[in-house]
Amino acid sequence: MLDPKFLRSEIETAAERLASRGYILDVSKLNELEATRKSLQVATEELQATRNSSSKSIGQAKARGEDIQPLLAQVADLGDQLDAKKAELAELQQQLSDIAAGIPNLPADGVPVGKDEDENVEVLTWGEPKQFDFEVKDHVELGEQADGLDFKNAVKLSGSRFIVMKGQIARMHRALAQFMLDCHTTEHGYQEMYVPYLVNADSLYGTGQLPKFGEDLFHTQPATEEGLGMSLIPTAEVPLTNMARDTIFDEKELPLKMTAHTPCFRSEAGSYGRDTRGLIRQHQFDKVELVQLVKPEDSMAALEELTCHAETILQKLGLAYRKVILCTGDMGFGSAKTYDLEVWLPAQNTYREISSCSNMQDFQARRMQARYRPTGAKKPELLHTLNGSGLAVGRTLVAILENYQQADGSIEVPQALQSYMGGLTKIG
RNA sequence: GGAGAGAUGGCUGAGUGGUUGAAAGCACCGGUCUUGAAAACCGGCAUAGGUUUGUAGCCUAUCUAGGGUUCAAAUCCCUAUCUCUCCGCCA
Repeated sequence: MLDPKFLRSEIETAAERLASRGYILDVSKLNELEATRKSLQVATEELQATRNSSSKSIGQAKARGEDIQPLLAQVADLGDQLDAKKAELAELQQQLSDIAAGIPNLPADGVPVGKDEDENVEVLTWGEPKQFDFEVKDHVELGEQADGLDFKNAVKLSGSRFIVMKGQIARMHRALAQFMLDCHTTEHGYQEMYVPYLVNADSLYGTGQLPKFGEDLFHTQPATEEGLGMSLIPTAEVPLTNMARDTIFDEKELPLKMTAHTPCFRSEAGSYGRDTRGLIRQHQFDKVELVQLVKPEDSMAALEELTCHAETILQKLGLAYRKVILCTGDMGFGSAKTYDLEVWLPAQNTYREISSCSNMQDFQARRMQARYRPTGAKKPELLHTLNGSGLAVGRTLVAILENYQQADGSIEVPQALQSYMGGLTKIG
């Protein structure tokens, strides 16, 4: 959510910057609603003030033993007037907050302006795309040959976009998550967290999945008629970031760096037909997530740092990748600036996203009321939130299968992973 | 799943439907005193919104949350959530 005061006082600036990411702000409608709101709110509060003082004098009169009937008659219709105004105001405010909740974050200065992913800008590449002197197989073929990826049983159990892993492939999948967690906790200073995989609607609102993107999630059946029920997390960003909801931190507690390995659940609504083959796009996948809560002045540096932490994993695994900065049109709803890391996939002969690292600035913090008290300051201030994948485990497995494949279809185990797999150097 | 108890400001904890945004204590901040500290004493000490040039003033809202009764609700009624105790079940 944007700062409502900023939105009111500098609506033209806001509209301009939002337009750069393809969001059209209806300025005249908003101005009109805002003007109505202002007069309505003032009128309502005046009525309330009248009622309060009347009630007070009735109380005083009664205490003195006077006849209060005439006073009661005076305020007879005040209640109805007030109710009407209140209802009108509530409806208008609901309208305004619905609009506010649906406005994406402002792009940070320096983010390239563009329409879609084609206009993202490459920042750097690391490593050389691997050359093979035989015809490469994709991870589906490799996984099935090693008897480690079982798509047939996954379909039987759940349907498409699920996977059953077996044997050494399942073990490598587990090893990857362990390796990533260990690296982030012992080398990068993150605290390991274990979090719920089912969260409530408030949490989803806090990080921005609701109200706009509910259809991307899996929702459990409501336990009660009116209850929204709980939803499966689409990313550990939701539980990790929401730890700060309705909290005021001491300045010295920041930065707070958290990491968690969780499954992630996404309905992938709207991506029918995309990446239907293989592990790239699943309804359920594992991810090691990085989240930082920082002071506002530190958040841009923190984004660079957090992205490097994700890159470290790729480097340790010897996987070639490139780093791109997303253009305004390709950024996520709540992000002010995002780097994507894309790993080289030989079978697709291209780079594919394996991590996305974003600085949300105060966008989520405002929704969550996540604040800190600067030492000496009276008022608490909104903190900044950042998150990034470090990394998506399933896609990392894909990258390893494809990049470390041998001519006979076996898979070399990357050096960094061997100690996590009992010294195993080769699969299949 | 069954039975009961509870939820008040940073914490503890009063509160008979009517100057209660809320006693008191603790904590915290400032001052007096002191060589300094402690003690004592004095004063201050919630959040959000609106209005406004204003971190001034004024107004509004907030005693878990949402409804209701009333001229007036922390206080009465209903619902939800959470916490605690006991029983049952369970990894």
